[in-house]
Amino acid sequence: MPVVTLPDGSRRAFSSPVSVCDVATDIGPGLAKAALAGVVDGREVDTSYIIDRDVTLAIITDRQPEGLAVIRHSTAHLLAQAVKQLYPAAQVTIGPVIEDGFYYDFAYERQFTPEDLEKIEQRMEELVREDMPVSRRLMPRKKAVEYFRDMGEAYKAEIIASIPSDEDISLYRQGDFEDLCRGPHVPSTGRLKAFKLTKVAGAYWRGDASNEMLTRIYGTAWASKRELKAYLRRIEEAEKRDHRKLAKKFDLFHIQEEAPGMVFWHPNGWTIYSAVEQYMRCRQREYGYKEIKTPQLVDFSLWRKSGHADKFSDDMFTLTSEERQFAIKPMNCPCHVQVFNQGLRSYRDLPLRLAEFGSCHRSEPSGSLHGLMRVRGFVQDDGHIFCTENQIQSEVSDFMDLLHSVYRDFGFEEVIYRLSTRPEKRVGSDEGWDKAEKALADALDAAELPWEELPGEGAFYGPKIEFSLKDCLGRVWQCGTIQVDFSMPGRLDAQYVAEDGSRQIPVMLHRAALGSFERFIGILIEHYEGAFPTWLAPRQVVIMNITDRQADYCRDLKARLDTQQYRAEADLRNEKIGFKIREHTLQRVPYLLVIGDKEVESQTVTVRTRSGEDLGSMTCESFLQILGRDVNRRGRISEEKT
RNA sequence: GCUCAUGUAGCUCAGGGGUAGAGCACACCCUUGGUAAGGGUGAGGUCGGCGGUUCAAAUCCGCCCAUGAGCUCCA
Repeated sequence: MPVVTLPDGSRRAFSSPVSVCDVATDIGPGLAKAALAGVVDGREVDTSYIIDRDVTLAIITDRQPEGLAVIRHSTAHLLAQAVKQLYPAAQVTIGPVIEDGFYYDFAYERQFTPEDLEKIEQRMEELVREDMPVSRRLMPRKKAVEYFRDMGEAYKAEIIASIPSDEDISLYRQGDFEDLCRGPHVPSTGRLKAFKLTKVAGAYWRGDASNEMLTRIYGTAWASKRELKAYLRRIEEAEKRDHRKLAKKFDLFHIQEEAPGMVFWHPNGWTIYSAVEQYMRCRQREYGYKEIKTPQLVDFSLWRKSGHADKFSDDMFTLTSEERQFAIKPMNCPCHVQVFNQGLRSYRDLPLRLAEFGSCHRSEPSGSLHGLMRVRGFVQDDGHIFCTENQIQSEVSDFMDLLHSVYRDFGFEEVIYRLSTRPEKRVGSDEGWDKAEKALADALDAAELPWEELPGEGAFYGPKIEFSLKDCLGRVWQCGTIQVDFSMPGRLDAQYVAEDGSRQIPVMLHRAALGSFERFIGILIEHYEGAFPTWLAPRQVVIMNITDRQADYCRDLKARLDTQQYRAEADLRNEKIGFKIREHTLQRVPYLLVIGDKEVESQTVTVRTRSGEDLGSMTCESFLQILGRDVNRRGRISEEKT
């Protein structure tokens, strides 16, 4: 006599064992039709699952995220079935659910092509029309290994063999296709109505680059065609924002064959870069940093001493001159320690905050280069704080203040915090780690910030906090970081004289707010879709004449804006005003000044914004006031938080 | 680095074994026009690089480089 308790607390008693589907039918035929799976006592099960005891039950439909995951997982099986039918020699491996969809990896004599994808998708549609029931059965693990091995599915057999427990293995069958799977799955293939195969790619077996490469098919799946369409539109929107495309449109930078992974900044892009750099310089000075500059080329012995050569020598650009080996610096920290080491330091000098817009080069794998987001030559807004253990927490707190106000000035209000703690392989004493981890956690807690711990993800030399921000499309970008380092100061002989006259090794905090200028500007380009707030806009004002008669007045206006350090341009071309407005609006210039005879006569300007708003005519002074306020606001969304 | 795809004018792209095409941009001319494209004329390309096949290669084949999507990596 099972009694089923539903999420709303209501109970239903049944005289004999019932399936999840039966319970759904008992509640209502609509729910029965919508049911994709169930959660029985906290465990996800199929709708065919038989309830023979008292349980709690939640019915899963496509309204819940779990339901969507079931759909995606089942679509992955559908894909595998279609592939096996079309290419019987292909072996199945794994097919998990990922964000917005799923993938399935196959081992096949060749990689699949986009044309294959079309055929496979068609076959999937046919299989959906057949509306085959999906059924589950259990098999002892040993038997399952043999079963798949006999079918020629060596990879599946290997997966099962590597499952540690001796529990029975569940298999799911739909028509002629059967796959190892924990489930749950939709009751029948007809429930899969909105999917699309999106791309093919290679992927290593078990994610290990030393293994053979499989052929992977990615797909997306949704509860309805409408949601699928919305998703595809979202992807298109994101593509339109691609900073590499916008870089061409707005003439910001380029990258060319002769310097892969390195940026040629054009005047427009460099204007933005310089504005960001100048801003960071001011903010860091405000927070007690001393700016320094260190060499690009440093003898390889320093990298050996710092320990970087052991781990990263393949990724460093090196060169030989006069029989000495040098490396182009891949990071700034060892150089900052050299600056710290000049002269005898006292505890009174601590905390010592050194900052550098440090140009670094790393020989990143050719396949991983990606516009401004992953480059070989980049500049970090790097900084190193030399301090005592007792100063860690307050230094971290101060840095987070700086970081928050910086992010807000760039229009990012949402930050995600992750604390990575001690890995198995590490240096330093456990007491030191205890102290450092606690200092970081306390700093986060003191600021009442929500954070997630990533146990074991810290660097070998110390724990760290990573700061990620969310852009206007909700995409998450890791930018800032602050890391405690117990190792490098000692390795590189950093010392200070303590209060009691003893020599002590300082703790070193590595920190960056933006991460790299290149990547951060890439994020800004996509975040703003090229419509930079006025303080960053390469051209802030364009002054346009209607006829040649106003040319001199326009030139005077430009000169006036120039002397106030605004970025203004006069467009005196022999073009109609509509044409000029269109062009500069598309170029996202914040303010357009239209100058005709009227304006010259009244000594005014007529102002139009890039959003098409007409601010009307005003004196030059009034316009300068508007412009000044706009620039000073920077990219802040809400004024009260400044 | 690995897999697959791509590389044609400044940009976006079409074409394709027999002298290279469009739109926009550019130059010149006409037009001096009040809030998102006025008109005309013209110039512009070793079809990513190097080899091979062929009477003939931008086109077919091979290698290399770069880019794109993933994978791996990311101090």
